[in-house]
Amino acid sequence: MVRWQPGTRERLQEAALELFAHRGYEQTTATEIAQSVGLTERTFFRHFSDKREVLFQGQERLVEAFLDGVAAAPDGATPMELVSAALESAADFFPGERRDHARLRQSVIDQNPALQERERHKLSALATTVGDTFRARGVPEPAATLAAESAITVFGVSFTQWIRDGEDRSLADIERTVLAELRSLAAGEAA
Amino acid sequence: MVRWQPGTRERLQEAALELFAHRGYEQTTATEIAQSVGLTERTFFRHFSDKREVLFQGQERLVEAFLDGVAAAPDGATPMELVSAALESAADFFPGERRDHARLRQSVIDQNPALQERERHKLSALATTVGDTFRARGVPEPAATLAAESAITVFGVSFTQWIRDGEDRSLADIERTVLAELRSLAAGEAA
DNA sequence: TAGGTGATGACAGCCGCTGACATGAGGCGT
DNA sequence: ACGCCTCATGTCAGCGGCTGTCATCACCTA
Repeated sequence: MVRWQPGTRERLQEAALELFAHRGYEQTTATEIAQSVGLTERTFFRHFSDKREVLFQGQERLVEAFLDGVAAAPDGATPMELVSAALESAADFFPGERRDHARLRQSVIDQNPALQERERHKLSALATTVGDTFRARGVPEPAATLAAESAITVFGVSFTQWIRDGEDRSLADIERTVLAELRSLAAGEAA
Repeated sequence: MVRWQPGTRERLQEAALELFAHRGYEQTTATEIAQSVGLTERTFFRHFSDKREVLFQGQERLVEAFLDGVAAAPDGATPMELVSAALESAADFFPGERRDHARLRQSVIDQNPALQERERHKLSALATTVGDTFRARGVPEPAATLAAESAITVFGVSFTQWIRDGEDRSLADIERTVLAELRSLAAGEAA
């Protein structure tokens, strides 16, 4: 008999998503999530800094995908080329198999303002990090911040479209379309 | 003798800002804020849906400024012209006299992640609302959302610059500069 | 003068979250 | 084989955010 099972964090995350989806975020207590996998509330809060984090922890790899994309871009790339490279790399993070899981997760987030706040915060932190790498590559302000925020905006819009009912294009395809739209918008073209 | 003083909400907001700035957000309890103006915690939470809101309530007029700007734009304006009109109108909301107050308030927000989350959420809601009016004026998706998010991004970057130490340009001036930068970025110009 | 209105107070209680300390299985050195 | 150390977990007490419920009582209105 082992004293504790491995993968505690992941089991808690799975259980939490299921309970949130089934019963609602606010109607589910941290104690219930913990007990559903045989643990106590105290252990839950040792793994996650707060109740919302159980849905968000583990996105470091997405951040890395963005940064890797930027790092892979050739020297002398324009800011927009860096944005494009980051988006392409980020898209790899969401293959078709993840679409259903992403839909479920997003439906939970969309139903609770507190979770939406956290999501925005994470995206915002991502934009800040991407902006840092742009600056590290010599992009001056305010271009670096604008480019990074634009990258995240395009990502967000594209992701929302990617999980829409009936959508079957890849995230990368959608991103290219949305980015092109942003370009023509900024160029002042009429709607 | 009046039973209650008028302006309860405003007194609570002033007291809260002062306490937060002086002692820190987390170190200040809702009870303390309420008591500092002669009220109880219960009354505090009748005026504000949660502790953070005491710093954010009353921004409806900023939202209106954005929307009024859009409404004032001529028929047939391009999305970028709508963005420009919204930004110009929003800038009126922050005359030079408000700069110091904005600085104090922002310094409090910048020191607490929970407050940053709320701020992002408000900006995000603003982007959504602006996007709605763009759509109502016939801008299709995803251009409407992209334009609205870009407007908020430019506003955010400009506002941050506006309250920087030593900055003395008007918010409207800064916004024009930042918006121009975004245009040339999207046009693919090198940094 | 009676009754209605509406902001506030009082109180109990849930839940998120934390610090402090105890427990016990597995690994490791001797 | 023995004892020690590590470290994820459990237990417990407690604070603060937030809510529902009911009472209070100045002011207004008929």
